[in-house]
Amino acid sequence: MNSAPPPSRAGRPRASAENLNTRVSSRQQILDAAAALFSEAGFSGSSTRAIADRVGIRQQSLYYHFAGKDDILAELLSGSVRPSIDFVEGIEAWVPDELSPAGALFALASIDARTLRRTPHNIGTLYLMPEIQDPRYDAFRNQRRELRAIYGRLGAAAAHPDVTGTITEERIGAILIQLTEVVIQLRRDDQGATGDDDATIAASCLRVLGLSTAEISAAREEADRITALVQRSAAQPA
Amino acid sequence: MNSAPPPSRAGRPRASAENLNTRVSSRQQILDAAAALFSEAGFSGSSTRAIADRVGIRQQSLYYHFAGKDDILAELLSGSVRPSIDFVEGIEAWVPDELSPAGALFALASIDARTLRRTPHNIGTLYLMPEIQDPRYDAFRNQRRELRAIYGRLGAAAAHPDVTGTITEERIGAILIQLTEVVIQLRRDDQGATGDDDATIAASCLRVLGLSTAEISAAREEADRITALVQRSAAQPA
DNA sequence: ATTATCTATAGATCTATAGATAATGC
DNA sequence: ATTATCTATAGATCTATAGATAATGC
Repeated sequence: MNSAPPPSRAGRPRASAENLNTRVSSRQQILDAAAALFSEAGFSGSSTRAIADRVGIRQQSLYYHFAGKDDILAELLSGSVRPSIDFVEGIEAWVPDELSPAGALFALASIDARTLRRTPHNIGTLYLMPEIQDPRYDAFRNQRRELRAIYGRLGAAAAHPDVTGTITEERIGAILIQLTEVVIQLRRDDQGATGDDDATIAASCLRVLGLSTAEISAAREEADRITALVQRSAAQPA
Repeated sequence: MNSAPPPSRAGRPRASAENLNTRVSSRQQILDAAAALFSEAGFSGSSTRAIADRVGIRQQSLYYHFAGKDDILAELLSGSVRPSIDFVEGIEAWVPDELSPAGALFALASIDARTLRRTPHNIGTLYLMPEIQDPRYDAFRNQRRELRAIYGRLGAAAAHPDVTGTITEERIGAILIQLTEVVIQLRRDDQGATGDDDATIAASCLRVLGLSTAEISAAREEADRITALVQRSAAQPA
Protein backbone atom coordinates (compact mmCIF):
# COMPACT_ATOMS: atom_id res chain seq x y z
CA MET A 1 0.00 0.00 0.00
CA ASN A 2 3.05 2.29 -0.08
CA SER A 3 2.27 3.86 -3.42
CA ALA A 4 2.90 7.45 -2.29
CA PRO A 5 5.64 9.03 -4.38
CA PRO A 6 8.13 10.82 -2.16
CA PRO A 7 6.99 14.44 -2.39
CA SER A 8 9.89 16.40 -3.82
CA ARG A 9 11.23 19.24 -1.73
CA ALA A 10 12.45 21.15 -4.75
CA GLY A 11 10.93 24.51 -5.60
CA ARG A 12 10.68 27.81 -3.88
CA PRO A 13 9.62 27.43 -0.26
CA ARG A 14 6.15 28.45 0.82
CA ALA A 15 5.79 31.89 2.29
CA SER A 16 4.02 30.46 5.31
CA ALA A 17 5.53 27.50 7.07
CA GLU A 18 2.23 26.56 8.69
CA ASN A 19 0.53 23.41 7.45
CA LEU A 20 3.81 22.21 6.15
CA ASN A 21 3.22 18.53 5.72
CA THR A 22 6.21 16.91 4.13
CA ARG A 23 4.55 13.53 3.86
CA VAL A 24 1.75 14.50 1.51
CA SER A 25 2.27 15.98 -1.94
CA SER A 26 0.99 19.49 -2.54
CA ARG A 27 -1.35 18.12 -5.14
CA GLN A 28 -2.91 15.82 -2.59
CA GLN A 29 -3.12 18.59 -0.02
CA ILE A 30 -5.05 20.66 -2.53
CA LEU A 31 -7.45 17.80 -3.23
CA ASP A 32 -8.04 17.33 0.50
CA ALA A 33 -8.69 21.01 1.09
CA ALA A 34 -11.01 21.21 -1.91
CA ALA A 35 -12.95 18.13 -0.83
CA ALA A 36 -13.53 19.62 2.60
CA LEU A 37 -14.62 22.97 1.23
CA PHE A 38 -16.74 21.66 -1.62
CA SER A 39 -18.68 19.41 0.69
CA GLU A 40 -19.28 22.23 3.16
CA ALA A 41 -19.91 25.17 0.86
CA GLY A 42 -20.45 23.61 -2.55
CA PHE A 43 -18.34 23.99 -5.66
CA SER A 44 -19.33 27.51 -6.67
CA GLY A 45 -19.37 28.47 -3.02
CA SER A 46 -15.72 27.60 -2.56
CA SER A 47 -13.18 29.98 -4.05
CA THR A 48 -9.74 29.01 -5.25
CA ARG A 49 -8.55 31.49 -2.67
CA ALA A 50 -10.23 29.55 0.14
CA ILE A 51 -8.71 26.31 -1.08
CA ALA A 52 -5.24 27.79 -1.26
CA ASP A 53 -5.56 29.39 2.18
CA ARG A 54 -6.43 26.04 3.66
CA VAL A 55 -3.37 24.47 2.08
CA GLY A 56 -1.14 27.33 3.08
CA ILE A 57 -0.11 28.52 -0.37
CA ARG A 58 -1.03 31.50 -2.54
CA GLN A 59 -4.17 31.30 -4.65
CA GLN A 60 -2.20 31.45 -7.87
CA SER A 61 -0.01 28.51 -6.91
CA LEU A 62 -2.95 26.17 -7.41
CA TYR A 63 -2.55 26.60 -11.13
CA TYR A 64 0.79 24.91 -11.11
CA HIS A 65 -0.94 21.70 -10.07
CA PHE A 66 -4.34 22.01 -11.72
CA ALA A 67 -5.57 23.69 -14.86
CA GLY A 68 -8.46 25.22 -12.96
CA LYS A 69 -11.07 24.74 -10.32
CA ASP A 70 -13.04 22.37 -12.58
CA ASP A 71 -10.00 20.23 -12.89
CA ILE A 72 -9.81 19.78 -9.13
CA LEU A 73 -13.44 18.73 -8.98
CA ALA A 74 -13.02 16.35 -11.89
CA GLU A 75 -10.13 14.67 -10.13
CA LEU A 76 -12.07 14.32 -6.89
CA LEU A 77 -15.04 12.84 -8.69
CA SER A 78 -13.12 10.31 -10.72
CA GLY A 79 -11.21 9.17 -7.67
CA SER A 80 -14.38 8.66 -5.68
CA VAL A 81 -16.31 6.19 -7.86
CA ARG A 82 -13.25 4.20 -8.85
CA PRO A 83 -13.19 1.92 -5.78
CA SER A 84 -16.84 0.97 -6.17
CA ILE A 85 -16.49 0.19 -9.82
CA ASP A 86 -13.38 -1.90 -9.22
CA PHE A 87 -15.02 -3.85 -6.45
CA VAL A 88 -18.19 -4.49 -8.33
CA GLU A 89 -16.49 -5.67 -11.46
CA GLY A 90 -14.60 -8.18 -9.42
CA ILE A 91 -17.74 -9.42 -7.76
CA GLU A 92 -20.22 -9.51 -10.60
CA ALA A 93 -18.19 -12.10 -12.44
CA TRP A 94 -18.94 -14.63 -9.71
CA VAL A 95 -22.68 -14.31 -10.11
CA PRO A 96 -24.59 -16.59 -10.26
CA ASP A 97 -22.25 -19.59 -10.14
CA GLU A 98 -20.25 -18.93 -7.03
CA LEU A 99 -22.44 -16.21 -5.56
CA SER A 100 -26.18 -15.53 -5.54
CA PRO A 101 -27.46 -12.17 -6.78
CA ALA A 102 -28.72 -11.45 -3.28
CA GLY A 103 -25.32 -12.21 -1.78
CA ALA A 104 -23.58 -10.03 -4.35
CA LEU A 105 -25.98 -7.18 -3.78
CA PHE A 106 -25.56 -7.38 -0.03
CA ALA A 107 -21.80 -7.26 -0.44
CA LEU A 108 -21.92 -4.38 -2.90
CA ALA A 109 -24.31 -2.26 -0.88
CA SER A 110 -22.48 -2.72 2.37
CA ILE A 111 -19.10 -1.94 0.83
CA ASP A 112 -20.53 1.17 -0.79
CA ALA A 113 -22.14 2.27 2.44
CA ARG A 114 -18.91 1.70 4.27
CA THR A 115 -16.92 3.63 1.71
CA LEU A 116 -19.29 6.57 1.81
CA ARG A 117 -19.27 6.44 5.57
CA ARG A 118 -15.49 6.49 5.95
CA THR A 119 -14.43 8.75 3.14
CA PRO A 120 -12.51 11.75 4.52
CA HIS A 121 -14.83 14.69 3.98
CA ASN A 122 -18.19 13.15 3.23
CA ILE A 123 -17.18 13.34 -0.37
CA GLY A 124 -20.45 11.72 -1.40
CA THR A 125 -22.04 15.15 -1.06
CA LEU A 126 -20.27 16.05 -4.28
CA TYR A 127 -22.62 13.71 -6.14
CA LEU A 128 -25.52 15.88 -5.06
CA MET A 129 -24.19 19.18 -6.30
CA PRO A 130 -25.97 20.65 -9.31
CA GLU A 131 -22.67 21.65 -10.86
CA ILE A 132 -21.79 18.08 -11.76
CA GLN A 133 -24.57 18.10 -14.36
CA ASP A 134 -22.18 20.03 -16.57
CA PRO A 135 -21.02 18.06 -19.62
CA ARG A 136 -17.47 18.52 -18.36
CA TYR A 137 -18.19 15.79 -15.83
CA ASP A 138 -19.79 13.37 -18.25
CA ALA A 139 -17.16 10.74 -17.56
CA PHE A 140 -18.07 10.71 -13.90
CA ARG A 141 -21.79 10.60 -14.55
CA ASN A 142 -21.34 7.73 -16.94
CA GLN A 143 -19.49 5.78 -14.29
CA ARG A 144 -22.34 6.34 -11.89
CA ARG A 145 -24.85 5.31 -14.52
CA GLU A 146 -22.88 2.13 -14.96
CA LEU A 147 -22.89 1.49 -11.22
CA ARG A 148 -26.63 2.09 -11.14
CA ALA A 149 -27.10 -0.36 -13.98
CA ILE A 150 -25.22 -3.01 -12.02
CA TYR A 151 -27.37 -2.40 -8.96
CA GLY A 152 -30.35 -2.72 -11.28
CA ARG A 153 -29.22 -6.04 -12.77
CA LEU A 154 -28.31 -7.60 -9.44
CA GLY A 155 -31.48 -6.26 -7.87
CA ALA A 156 -33.73 -7.54 -10.62
CA ALA A 157 -32.10 -10.96 -10.39
CA ALA A 158 -32.40 -11.07 -6.61
CA ALA A 159 -35.94 -9.70 -6.35
CA HIS A 160 -38.96 -11.67 -5.24
CA PRO A 161 -41.42 -12.24 -8.13
CA ASP A 162 -44.01 -10.02 -6.44
CA VAL A 163 -41.64 -7.12 -6.79
CA THR A 164 -40.20 -7.88 -10.21
CA GLY A 165 -43.66 -7.50 -11.69
CA THR A 166 -44.22 -3.97 -10.42
CA ILE A 167 -40.94 -2.24 -11.06
CA THR A 168 -38.41 -1.98 -13.86
CA GLU A 169 -34.75 -2.82 -13.58
CA GLU A 170 -33.96 0.85 -14.07
CA ARG A 171 -36.06 1.88 -11.10
CA ILE A 172 -34.56 -0.86 -8.98
CA GLY A 173 -31.10 0.51 -9.70
CA ALA A 174 -32.14 4.03 -8.80
CA ILE A 175 -33.80 2.97 -5.57
CA LEU A 176 -30.93 0.79 -4.39
CA ILE A 177 -28.30 3.45 -5.05
CA GLN A 178 -30.52 5.91 -3.27
CA LEU A 179 -30.70 3.63 -0.26
CA THR A 180 -26.94 3.26 0.08
CA GLU A 181 -26.57 7.01 -0.16
CA VAL A 182 -28.59 7.56 2.95
CA VAL A 183 -25.16 7.43 4.60
CA ILE A 184 -24.33 10.77 3.02
CA GLN A 185 -27.36 12.33 4.68
CA LEU A 186 -26.68 10.69 8.02
CA ARG A 187 -23.20 12.15 8.04
CA ARG A 188 -24.36 15.54 6.90
CA ASP A 189 -27.01 15.72 9.57
CA ASP A 190 -24.54 14.58 12.23
CA GLN A 191 -26.50 11.45 12.91
CA GLY A 192 -23.23 9.60 13.00
CA ALA A 193 -23.39 6.54 10.79
CA THR A 194 -21.65 3.51 12.25
CA GLY A 195 -20.60 0.09 11.01
CA ASP A 196 -24.00 -1.28 11.96
CA ASP A 197 -25.55 0.97 9.38
CA ASP A 198 -23.66 -0.73 6.58
CA ALA A 199 -25.49 -3.97 7.30
CA THR A 200 -28.78 -2.20 7.94
CA ILE A 201 -28.59 -0.52 4.58
CA ALA A 202 -27.61 -3.66 2.72
CA ALA A 203 -30.45 -5.51 4.41
CA SER A 204 -32.83 -2.70 3.44
CA CYS A 205 -31.81 -3.12 -0.17
CA LEU A 206 -32.88 -6.74 -0.06
CA ARG A 207 -36.06 -6.03 1.86
CA VAL A 208 -37.14 -3.50 -0.70
CA LEU A 209 -36.84 -6.31 -3.21
CA GLY A 210 -39.23 -8.44 -1.18
CA LEU A 211 -36.77 -10.89 0.39
CA SER A 212 -37.63 -12.52 3.69
CA THR A 213 -35.61 -12.16 6.87
CA ALA A 214 -34.23 -15.67 6.38
CA GLU A 215 -33.16 -14.96 2.82
CA ILE A 216 -31.50 -11.76 3.93
CA SER A 217 -29.54 -13.58 6.62
CA ALA A 218 -28.34 -16.11 4.08
CA ALA A 219 -27.28 -13.36 1.70
CA ARG A 220 -25.43 -11.63 4.47
CA GLU A 221 -23.44 -14.72 5.31
CA GLU A 222 -22.57 -15.26 1.68
CA ALA A 223 -21.51 -11.63 1.43
CA ASP A 224 -19.36 -11.77 4.52
CA ARG A 225 -17.47 -14.74 3.13
CA ILE A 226 -16.90 -13.13 -0.22
CA THR A 227 -16.06 -9.60 0.86
CA ALA A 228 -12.90 -10.60 2.64
CA LEU A 229 -11.68 -12.47 -0.42
CA VAL A 230 -12.36 -9.73 -2.93
CA GLN A 231 -10.83 -7.04 -0.80
CA ARG A 232 -7.70 -9.12 -0.37
CA SER A 233 -7.32 -9.74 -4.09
CA ALA A 234 -8.04 -6.08 -4.88
CA ALA A 235 -5.33 -4.96 -2.46
CA GLN A 236 -2.58 -6.63 -4.45
CA PRO A 237 -2.10 -5.64 -8.10
CA ALA A 238 -2.83 -8.33 -10.67
CA MET B 1 -57.81 28.33 -4.86
CA ASN B 2 -57.91 31.94 -6.10
CA SER B 3 -55.59 33.37 -3.46
CA ALA B 4 -53.43 35.33 -5.90
CA PRO B 5 -53.50 39.04 -5.10
CA PRO B 6 -54.06 41.11 -8.22
CA PRO B 7 -50.52 42.18 -9.14
CA SER B 8 -50.48 45.94 -9.02
CA ARG B 9 -49.51 47.77 -12.19
CA ALA B 10 -48.20 50.77 -10.31
CA GLY B 11 -44.53 51.66 -10.49
CA ARG B 12 -42.15 52.56 -13.23
CA PRO B 13 -42.48 50.24 -16.22
CA ARG B 14 -39.80 47.70 -16.96
CA ALA B 15 -37.20 48.69 -19.49
CA SER B 16 -37.80 45.49 -21.42
CA ALA B 17 -41.34 44.50 -22.24
CA GLU B 18 -40.35 40.87 -22.80
CA ASN B 19 -41.53 38.35 -20.23
CA LEU B 20 -44.20 40.75 -19.18
CA ASN B 21 -46.62 38.53 -17.36
CA THR B 22 -49.38 40.58 -15.87
CA ARG B 23 -50.93 37.62 -14.11
CA VAL B 24 -48.06 36.79 -11.79
CA SER B 25 -46.59 39.19 -9.27
CA SER B 26 -42.99 40.24 -9.76
CA ARG B 27 -42.17 38.66 -6.45
CA GLN B 28 -43.46 35.33 -7.69
CA GLN B 29 -41.66 35.69 -10.99
CA ILE B 30 -38.44 36.17 -9.09
CA LEU B 31 -39.07 33.07 -7.00
CA ASP B 32 -39.77 31.05 -10.14
CA ALA B 33 -36.64 32.23 -11.88
CA ALA B 34 -34.54 31.61 -8.79
CA ALA B 35 -35.94 28.12 -8.32
CA ALA B 36 -35.08 27.23 -11.89
CA LEU B 37 -31.56 28.61 -11.64
CA PHE B 38 -30.77 27.29 -8.18
CA SER B 39 -31.77 23.79 -9.15
CA GLU B 40 -29.67 23.90 -12.31
CA ALA B 41 -26.60 25.77 -11.13
CA GLY B 42 -26.85 25.76 -7.35
CA PHE B 43 -27.25 28.68 -5.03
CA SER B 44 -23.75 30.11 -5.18
CA GLY B 45 -23.65 29.28 -8.86
CA SER B 46 -26.61 31.50 -9.65
CA SER B 47 -26.02 35.23 -9.60
CA THR B 48 -28.61 37.84 -8.77
CA ARG B 49 -27.89 39.10 -12.24
CA ALA B 50 -28.91 35.79 -13.79
CA ILE B 51 -32.12 35.73 -11.80
CA ALA B 52 -33.02 39.27 -12.79
CA ASP B 53 -32.24 38.61 -16.45
CA ARG B 54 -34.58 35.67 -16.43
CA VAL B 55 -37.35 37.79 -14.98
CA GLY B 56 -36.67 40.67 -17.34
CA ILE B 57 -35.73 43.31 -14.79
CA ARG B 58 -32.46 44.91 -13.70
CA GLN B 59 -30.33 43.12 -11.15
CA GLN B 60 -30.80 45.88 -8.61
CA SER B 61 -34.57 45.71 -8.82
CA LEU B 62 -34.53 42.39 -7.00
CA TYR B 63 -33.74 44.27 -3.81
CA TYR B 64 -37.07 45.98 -3.82
CA HIS B 65 -38.71 42.59 -3.30
CA PHE B 66 -36.11 40.70 -1.30
CA ALA B 67 -33.48 41.75 1.22
CA GLY B 68 -30.89 39.61 -0.58
CA LYS B 69 -30.18 36.39 -2.35
CA ASP B 70 -30.43 34.43 0.92
CA ASP B 71 -33.85 35.79 1.44
CA ILE B 72 -35.02 34.37 -1.88
CA LEU B 73 -33.69 30.94 -0.99
CA ALA B 74 -35.24 31.07 2.46
CA GLU B 75 -38.61 31.81 0.92
CA LEU B 76 -38.31 28.98 -1.59
CA LEU B 77 -37.35 26.53 1.13
CA SER B 78 -40.09 27.44 3.54
CA GLY B 79 -42.70 27.27 0.79
CA SER B 80 -41.55 23.83 -0.27
CA VAL B 81 -41.92 21.81 2.94
CA ARG B 82 -45.13 23.52 3.99
CA PRO B 83 -47.50 21.30 1.97
CA SER B 84 -45.98 18.09 3.32
CA ILE B 85 -46.13 19.25 6.90
CA ASP B 86 -49.73 20.39 6.51
CA PHE B 87 -50.77 17.13 4.95
CA VAL B 88 -49.04 14.99 7.49
CA GLU B 89 -50.41 16.81 10.47
CA GLY B 90 -53.88 16.28 9.13
CA ILE B 91 -53.26 12.62 8.60
CA GLU B 92 -51.31 11.62 11.71
CA ALA B 93 -54.23 12.54 13.96
CA TRP B 94 -56.25 9.67 12.46
CA VAL B 95 -53.68 7.07 13.41
CA PRO B 96 -54.26 4.46 14.69
CA ASP B 97 -58.02 4.68 15.21
CA GLU B 98 -59.27 5.49 11.76
CA LEU B 99 -56.11 4.65 9.86
CA SER B 100 -53.34 2.09 10.30
CA PRO B 101 -49.72 3.27 10.48
CA ALA B 102 -49.03 1.42 7.25
CA GLY B 103 -51.94 3.14 5.51
CA ALA B 104 -50.84 6.53 6.78
CA LEU B 105 -47.27 5.94 5.69
CA PHE B 106 -48.35 4.83 2.24
CA ALA B 107 -50.44 7.97 1.89
CA LEU B 108 -47.69 10.24 3.15
CA ALA B 109 -44.97 8.75 0.99
CA SER B 110 -47.03 8.78 -2.17
CA ILE B 111 -48.15 12.35 -1.63
CA ASP B 112 -44.59 13.44 -1.00
CA ALA B 113 -43.34 11.59 -4.06
CA ARG B 114 -46.06 13.17 -6.12
CA THR B 115 -45.30 16.64 -4.82
CA LEU B 116 -41.59 16.28 -5.52
CA ARG B 117 -42.40 14.89 -8.93
CA ARG B 118 -44.70 17.71 -9.97
CA THR B 119 -43.08 20.71 -8.40
CA PRO B 120 -42.16 23.26 -11.06
CA HIS B 121 -38.37 23.18 -11.19
CA ASN B 122 -37.40 20.03 -9.33
CA ILE B 123 -37.19 22.19 -6.29
CA GLY B 124 -36.30 19.17 -4.18
CA THR B 125 -32.74 19.59 -5.44
CA LEU B 126 -32.52 22.59 -3.11
CA TYR B 127 -32.58 20.20 -0.16
CA LEU B 128 -29.34 18.69 -1.40
CA MET B 129 -27.33 21.89 -1.67
CA PRO B 130 -24.58 22.32 0.90
CA GLU B 131 -25.51 25.96 1.36
CA ILE B 132 -28.66 25.12 3.30
CA GLN B 133 -26.50 23.89 6.18
CA ASP B 134 -26.04 27.55 7.07
CA PRO B 135 -27.71 28.51 10.37
CA ARG B 136 -29.70 31.05 8.40
CA TYR B 137 -31.86 28.18 7.19
CA ASP B 138 -32.34 26.53 10.56
CA ALA B 139 -36.09 26.97 10.37
CA PHE B 140 -36.23 24.95 7.21
CA ARG B 141 -33.96 22.24 8.50
CA ASN B 142 -36.05 21.95 11.64
CA GLN B 143 -39.16 21.44 9.56
CA ARG B 144 -37.44 18.66 7.68
CA ARG B 145 -36.25 17.11 10.90
CA GLU B 146 -39.84 17.14 12.08
CA LEU B 147 -41.00 15.47 8.89
CA ARG B 148 -38.31 12.84 9.26
CA ALA B 149 -39.42 12.20 12.82
CA ILE B 150 -42.96 11.61 11.62
CA TYR B 151 -41.75 9.17 8.99
CA GLY B 152 -39.80 7.51 11.77
CA ARG B 153 -42.79 7.21 14.10
CA LEU B 154 -45.16 5.92 11.45
CA GLY B 155 -42.49 3.60 10.10
CA ALA B 156 -41.64 2.13 13.49
CA ALA B 157 -45.32 1.57 14.19
CA ALA B 158 -45.92 -0.07 10.83
CA ALA B 159 -42.78 -2.20 10.74
CA HIS B 160 -42.70 -5.97 10.96
CA PRO B 161 -41.13 -7.14 14.26
CA ASP B 162 -38.16 -8.63 12.39
CA VAL B 163 -37.26 -5.14 11.25
CA THR B 164 -38.10 -3.20 14.40
CA GLY B 165 -35.45 -5.17 16.25
CA THR B 166 -32.61 -4.26 13.94
CA ILE B 167 -33.11 -0.57 13.32
CA THR B 168 -33.91 2.54 15.33
CA GLU B 169 -36.82 4.85 14.73
CA GLU B 170 -34.34 7.55 13.72
CA ARG B 171 -32.82 5.39 11.03
CA ILE B 172 -36.24 4.39 9.79
CA GLY B 173 -37.12 8.04 9.31
CA ALA B 174 -33.92 8.74 7.44
CA ILE B 175 -34.34 5.74 5.15
CA LEU B 176 -37.97 6.43 4.33
CA ILE B 177 -37.36 10.09 3.51
CA GLN B 178 -34.43 9.01 1.40
CA LEU B 179 -36.66 6.61 -0.52
CA THR B 180 -39.26 9.23 -1.38
CA GLU B 181 -36.52 11.54 -2.55
CA VAL B 182 -35.44 9.15 -5.24
CA VAL B 183 -37.91 11.16 -7.32
CA ILE B 184 -35.51 14.09 -7.21
CA GLN B 185 -32.79 11.96 -8.74
CA LEU B 186 -35.06 10.45 -11.35
CA ARG B 187 -36.02 13.92 -12.50
CA ARG B 188 -32.48 15.18 -12.45
CA ASP B 189 -31.25 12.25 -14.50
CA ASP B 190 -34.10 12.65 -16.96
CA GLN B 191 -35.48 9.25 -16.14
CA GLY B 192 -38.92 10.81 -16.17
CA ALA B 193 -40.79 9.89 -13.00
CA THR B 194 -44.47 9.16 -13.59
CA GLY B 195 -47.54 8.63 -11.44
CA ASP B 196 -46.72 4.93 -11.20
CA ASP B 197 -43.57 5.82 -9.35
CA ASP B 198 -45.52 7.41 -6.52
CA ALA B 199 -47.06 4.05 -5.69
CA THR B 200 -43.83 2.17 -6.31
CA ILE B 201 -42.03 4.39 -3.85
CA ALA B 202 -44.74 4.19 -1.23
CA ALA B 203 -44.76 0.42 -1.60
CA SER B 204 -40.97 0.36 -1.28
CA CYS B 205 -41.27 2.23 1.99
CA LEU B 206 -43.46 -0.52 3.37
CA ARG B 207 -41.35 -3.32 1.94
CA VAL B 208 -38.27 -1.93 3.57
CA LEU B 209 -40.17 -2.26 6.83
CA GLY B 210 -40.76 -5.94 6.14
CA LEU B 211 -44.42 -5.86 5.13
CA SER B 212 -45.80 -8.53 2.84
CA THR B 213 -47.30 -7.92 -0.56
CA ALA B 214 -50.77 -8.49 0.87
CA GLU B 215 -50.20 -6.03 3.68
CA ILE B 216 -48.92 -3.47 1.23
CA SER B 217 -52.01 -3.84 -0.95
CA ALA B 218 -54.23 -3.32 2.05
CA ALA B 219 -52.29 -0.22 3.08
CA ARG B 220 -52.56 1.12 -0.41
CA GLU B 221 -56.32 0.77 -0.45
CA GLU B 222 -56.58 2.47 2.91
CA ALA B 223 -54.36 5.26 1.68
CA ASP B 224 -56.33 5.76 -1.51
CA ARG B 225 -59.53 6.18 0.46
CA ILE B 226 -58.00 8.66 2.87
CA THR B 227 -55.95 10.74 0.49
CA ALA B 228 -58.95 12.05 -1.38
CA LEU B 229 -60.60 13.14 1.87
CA VAL B 230 -57.57 14.91 3.31
CA GLN B 231 -56.79 16.72 0.11
CA ARG B 232 -60.36 17.94 -0.12
CA SER B 233 -60.38 19.26 3.43
CA ALA B 234 -56.95 20.84 3.00
CA ALA B 235 -58.16 22.67 -0.09
CA GLN B 236 -60.70 24.70 1.86
CA PRO B 237 -59.47 26.86 4.75
CA ALA B 238 -60.62 25.80 8.22
C1' DA C 1 18.17 22.62 -15.30
C1' DT C 2 14.13 21.67 -13.06
C1' DT C 3 10.70 22.35 -9.78
C1' DA C 4 7.39 24.67 -6.95
C1' DT C 5 6.52 28.38 -5.22
C1' DC C 6 6.12 33.61 -5.13
C1' DT C 7 4.47 38.67 -6.62
C1' DA C 8 2.00 41.57 -9.68
C1' DT C 9 -1.88 42.26 -12.01
C1' DA C 10 -5.68 42.15 -15.64
C1' DG C 11 -10.31 41.83 -16.39
C1' DA C 12 -14.56 39.98 -15.22
C1' DT C 13 -17.89 39.56 -12.17
C1' DC C 14 -20.79 39.93 -8.04
C1' DT C 15 -23.74 41.95 -4.24
C1' DA C 16 -25.72 45.78 -2.52
C1' DT C 17 -26.85 50.86 -1.66
C1' DA C 18 -28.35 55.54 -3.11
C1' DG C 19 -31.12 58.20 -5.37
C1' DA C 20 -33.90 59.31 -9.76
C1' DT C 21 -37.99 58.38 -12.46
C1' DA C 22 -42.41 56.92 -14.36
C1' DA C 23 -46.27 54.70 -13.59
C1' DT C 24 -50.89 54.09 -10.63
C1' DG C 25 -54.10 55.34 -6.82
C1' DC C 26 -56.47 58.41 -3.89
C1' DA D 1 -48.52 59.65 -2.17
C1' DT D 2 -47.22 55.25 -3.18
C1' DT D 3 -45.27 51.79 -5.85
C1' DA D 4 -42.01 49.46 -8.70
C1' DT D 5 -38.96 50.08 -11.50
C1' DC D 6 -34.68 52.46 -13.40
C1' DT D 7 -29.48 54.35 -13.62
C1' DA D 8 -25.15 55.04 -11.42
C1' DT D 9 -21.83 53.21 -8.84
C1' DA D 10 -18.94 51.51 -4.79
C1' DG D 11 -16.25 48.01 -3.13
C1' DA D 12 -15.35 43.35 -2.76
C1' DT D 13 -14.14 39.38 -4.75
C1' DC D 14 -12.97 35.91 -8.15
C1' DT D 15 -10.30 33.29 -11.80
C1' DA D 16 -6.46 33.11 -14.39
C1' DT D 17 -1.97 34.56 -16.78
C1' DA D 18 2.83 36.34 -16.84
C1' DG D 19 7.00 36.41 -15.21
C1' DA D 20 10.31 36.44 -11.07
C1' DT D 21 12.57 33.78 -7.48
C1' DA D 22 14.43 30.32 -4.35
C1' DA D 23 14.92 25.93 -3.50
C1' DT D 24 16.76 20.96 -5.14
C1' DG D 25 19.05 17.77 -8.45
C1' DC D 26 22.40 16.53 -11.74
